[in-house]
Amino acid sequence: MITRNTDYAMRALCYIAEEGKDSVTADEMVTELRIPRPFLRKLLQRMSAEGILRSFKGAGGGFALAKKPGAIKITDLICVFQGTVELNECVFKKKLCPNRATCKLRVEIDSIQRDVLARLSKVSIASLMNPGSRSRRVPRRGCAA
Amino acid sequence: MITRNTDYAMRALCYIAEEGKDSVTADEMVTELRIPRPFLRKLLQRMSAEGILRSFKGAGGGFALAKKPGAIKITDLICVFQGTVELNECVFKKKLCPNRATCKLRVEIDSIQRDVLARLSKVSIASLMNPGSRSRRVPRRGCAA
DNA sequence: ACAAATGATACCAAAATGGTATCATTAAGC
DNA sequence: GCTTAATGATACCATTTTGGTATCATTTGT
Repeated sequence: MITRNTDYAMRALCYIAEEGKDSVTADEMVTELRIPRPFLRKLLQRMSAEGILRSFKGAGGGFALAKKPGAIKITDLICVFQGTVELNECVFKKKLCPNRATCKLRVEIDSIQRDVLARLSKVSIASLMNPGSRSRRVPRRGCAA
Repeated sequence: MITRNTDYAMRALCYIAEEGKDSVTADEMVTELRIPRPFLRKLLQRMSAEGILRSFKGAGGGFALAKKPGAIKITDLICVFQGTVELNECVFKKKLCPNRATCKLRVEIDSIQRDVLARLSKVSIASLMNPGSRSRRVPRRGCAA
């Protein structure tokens, strides 16, 4: 449902948002978030191409959010990294009902899926940011929950 | 989310329930439901092993539901074919939050997942059976929805 | 010019999924 | 008891998805 692509991407975006700097380099996030470097870079590049991030090349460059934290929703990332968030396709696997026999199941699943989508589309970077942003360091390890 | 395993299994179970016979052979379901024979047989065997179906070996044998249609829920099949339906594992992919940094995301996803599970656990064979069971033929093709 | 950064691309490995093949075992019916 | 119709058990395979790596080109600040 939520792949590592999406998970990593969310964390990177949250980090950028919390840091509050003009831009954050990939390397900084690699060390802070402990995500494999080439992998994270691929994700960042993809998000730049998709208009979620803005990138600055060259020395002193890095990445910044292209929108406000409240305007970047997890469904956007699911869409980018796991295909379009369409009714029958992306969130619930494709070809649910291969030869269209059990339609009642389809109706049920579609309904559930709509609810899931509605709820996911309310989860934004803003809603996931930890309080005390701006110049705050992300704790190296551990998690209350 | 719903794999073909689970989808096929549901349709086979519905067929058995609707047919209302003492037992139904795998071959009958293969031709009626158009599921690859060895694949369906594997699914049926698995469900027998899991106590969802009862099987009768030898000539005149076949499969019958081991429980009432209302007692076989789609979550049972998801559990069998896609792993346990646990809070963080099965339905939403494993290792959601690999190094436990973005806990808020976890909390959100867990909550959504609980809802999904609650709704899925209400979907049973009984709730998917088409009316006019007993001796009724499943239409070869087409689907209203 | 050089170094620090991203852009683009191509490749690879592991796991999940969907599917096949084979042989053993059991039971009914002549 | 033999044959035949059925399931049980296993092992294998192909494709797709996912997660990850590597390399080189390009841009930009000092």
